[in-house]
Amino acid sequence: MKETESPDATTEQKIKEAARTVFHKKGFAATRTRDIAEEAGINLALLNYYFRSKKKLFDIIMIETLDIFKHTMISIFNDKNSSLEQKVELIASNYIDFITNEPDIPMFLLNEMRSNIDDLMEKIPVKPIVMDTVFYNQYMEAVNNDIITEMNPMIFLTNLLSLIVFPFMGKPLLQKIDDADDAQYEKMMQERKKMIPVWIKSMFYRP
Amino acid sequence: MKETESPDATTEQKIKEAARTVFHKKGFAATRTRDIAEEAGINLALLNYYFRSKKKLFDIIMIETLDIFKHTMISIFNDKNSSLEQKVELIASNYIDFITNEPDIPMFLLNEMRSNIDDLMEKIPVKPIVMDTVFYNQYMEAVNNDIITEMNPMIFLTNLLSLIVFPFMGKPLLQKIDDADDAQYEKMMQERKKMIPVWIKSMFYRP
DNA sequence: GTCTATAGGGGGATAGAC
DNA sequence: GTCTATCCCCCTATAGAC
Repeated sequence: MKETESPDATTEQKIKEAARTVFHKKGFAATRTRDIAEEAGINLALLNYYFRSKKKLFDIIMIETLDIFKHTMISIFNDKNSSLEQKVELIASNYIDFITNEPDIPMFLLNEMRSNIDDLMEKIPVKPIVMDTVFYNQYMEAVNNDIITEMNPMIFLTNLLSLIVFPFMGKPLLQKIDDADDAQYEKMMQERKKMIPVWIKSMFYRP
Repeated sequence: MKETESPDATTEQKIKEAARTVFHKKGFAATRTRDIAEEAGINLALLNYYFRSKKKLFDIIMIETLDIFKHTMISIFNDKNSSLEQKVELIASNYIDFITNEPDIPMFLLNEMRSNIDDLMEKIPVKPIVMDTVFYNQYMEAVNNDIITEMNPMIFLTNLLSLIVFPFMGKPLLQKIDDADDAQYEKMMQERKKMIPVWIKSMFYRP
């Protein structure tokens, strides 16, 4: 029973919320179904009653977590009313807010992907999500107009995601180096919302 | 029994090599001592004979893995014969080579750190390793001489590490987006050795 | 739907022969 | 030191009462 619990939710919802929390934090292998039951404030047997097995419950959580990412990406990458520069601001701002609220998700996804890539990628066709987008077309146009110096959009995207995501994944290490408490660290992340677009511009835009 | 095996090594060494490989790839929770025994080509009982328990063996591997990182950092950060710009090149080049050979280590370390930060940080005092260094002094001097625009060395270091490490951790995802095979992906990493110092310069150095 | 009790199996660890 | 056989606990999953 924890702060994540919604007392008036259905049992099924409570179990899923708890599973989300625990799986995200500890990963599949380190999670015990007992942890989930306790977190949900229900009996262990109910977990199997509703979801049949640990693996089936995990798969549901994984799909839903991937879907959140997918939809966030699709909506930002396909916004027709924003310029390329504005999209970079949107991506930085939205993902930093998102990961601040769900700090375990990046490690969870990339860690579980290590073992089950092909499984997962069947369900989420990630290439068209990035390549068949307004973002991609705008990027190529900027390259053709000599506004951007890097021809390969993957390099651009890799660096953008690196600057956004890595500071969250490396937090346990970076925080110790800097002697920062959680509030200071979050403030640093908030400041990165403004700085990342500036940095990206100095890296890739012709001066 | 695998390509990592050294046939003429002592049994103890073979078990440690195998444990390294399997723990790095799957993490503590997902690793079975039987996996390690099989990888080492020895009997399961020998693992306990030499190392008493799975946890004790894991702790040894973890300490050794952290030590590799520590020594690499210390030696680069304290080189008196290299300028700050050269250090950035060295860090990018050495770490990209290192992680190319040991691609599981970043995920392994950061993932296991999530649960056991304080445990580990007692053993590796990471702050002085970065702060009491030639690198730090050179950075501060560059700030005072108005060569560098960002006053906080942590921001500089965070971005540098992000650009180096994240592409490895995000490989399962990024590789799918780009439809790249392993050879292409490694080539991309090699090119980043040259590009990262250039990018860092455009982000932080006064033009 | 929700509980208690328990079956069933996997995995860490050990006993004991060689 | 190295093996086979086995113990035993913990964890997933189910049976069955309510």
